[in-house]
Amino acid sequence: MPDEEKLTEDRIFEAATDVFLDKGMDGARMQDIATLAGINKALLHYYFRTKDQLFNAVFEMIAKEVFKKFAPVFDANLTLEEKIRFFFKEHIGFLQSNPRLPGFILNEVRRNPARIKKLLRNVDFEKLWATFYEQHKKELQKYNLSEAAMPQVIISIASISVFPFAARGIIEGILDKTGIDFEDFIEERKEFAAEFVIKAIST
Amino acid sequence: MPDEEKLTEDRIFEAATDVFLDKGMDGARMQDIATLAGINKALLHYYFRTKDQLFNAVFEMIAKEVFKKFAPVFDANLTLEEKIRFFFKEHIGFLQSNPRLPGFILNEVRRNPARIKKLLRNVDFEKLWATFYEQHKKELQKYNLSEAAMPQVIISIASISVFPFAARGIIEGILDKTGIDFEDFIEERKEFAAEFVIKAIST
DNA sequence: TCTACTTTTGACCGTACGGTTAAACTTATT
DNA sequence: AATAAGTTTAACCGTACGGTCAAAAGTAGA
Repeated sequence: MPDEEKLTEDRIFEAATDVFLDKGMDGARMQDIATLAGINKALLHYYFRTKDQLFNAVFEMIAKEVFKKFAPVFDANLTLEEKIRFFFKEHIGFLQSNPRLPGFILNEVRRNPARIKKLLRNVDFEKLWATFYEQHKKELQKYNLSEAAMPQVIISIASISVFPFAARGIIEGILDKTGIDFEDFIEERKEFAAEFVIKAIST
Repeated sequence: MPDEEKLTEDRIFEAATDVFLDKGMDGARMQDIATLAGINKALLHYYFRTKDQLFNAVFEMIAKEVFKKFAPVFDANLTLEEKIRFFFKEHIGFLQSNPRLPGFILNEVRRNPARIKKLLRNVDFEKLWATFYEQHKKELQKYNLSEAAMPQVIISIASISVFPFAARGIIEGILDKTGIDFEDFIEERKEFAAEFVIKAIST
């Protein structure tokens, strides 16, 4: 019966995603995943033989979803400034809906750096940066930004977007003491970050 | 014999720091710490009754060390630009020597957000930002930066400095594919980050 | 209804881990 | 040398956890 089979497996997958996002691979318990999926631990092992196997499936799905969100940076129909504004609005918005992703990914990559290599294998970053550079050559040259500076620029952009979520506990703690709500801070950041970066690169 | 007592406890503390930095609280094994310290597991429990107790001691020490490194931002004798350049050189330099700190801290705060509250309790951030704002009032006003924008600015600065280390696995993977060495990238970043931020705030 | 197959379960296994205990060893004091 | 105190060890305990197994329950075709 392919129908219920699909259902059970999906329920497991969703439960696993939830638990892994919260506790990480080390902290997650197979029993917790089974309970959350409303099934038995043995059945969990029936669908995904080992914890590693289950974790890998979940991690791969999540990582792909995350990296996909960087794609707009390499879309063509916007000026550099428009693109930066669009990116921060979209990307920070995505992280607002999935605030646990950065911490999860960062920690699991740290736990097993080999894992990320597999995911990056098929991506040609050199070409990606070249594409980005070509798209905005005129603007970038006007601002004295060489192709060699692209990694620093792109990683700075990623930092500004992702870090507040990765360091949420700390930042929330600090903002609290200044009477600022984290959600408000993040909402405000969409625009702040865009203007910050635009000014930074357009000297 | 207070001399050897001190020695053993110190050896334990160093071993624990090392193992916790690598594996985190969840992944660390008391046996590994004992072995690395060249002692017996029972002796480990003799000095630090529980794993939690040992971890807390290590975490507190590390967290203090990290936050201390943000102090120069609130020192007075430099112009805003000088301060930014000095900060990135010092802070990224510090992380070069302690590359495992960001990932460790971020993950442990995520695992137990309550922990950070205790550390932040005694810090008056509102005053800190006010101080910073007062020190550079003229420059900041000239650039149309209000006191309310300070959190966004400071957190952006922290992001740019810390994130590459927190996401080292991913970034290393990406840079590798472009033929860039992580160490070189970081060295270059000290200056890039400073100029980037200076341009960003001085419209 | 019988049979063959997949799905689900409860009970169980081995082990890794945090922690304890009681005894041995070391050191300092008298 | 005797005693008391702190230090170190080997052996052990309880349990939580990942994983297995054999049998039960459900399903579908002949």
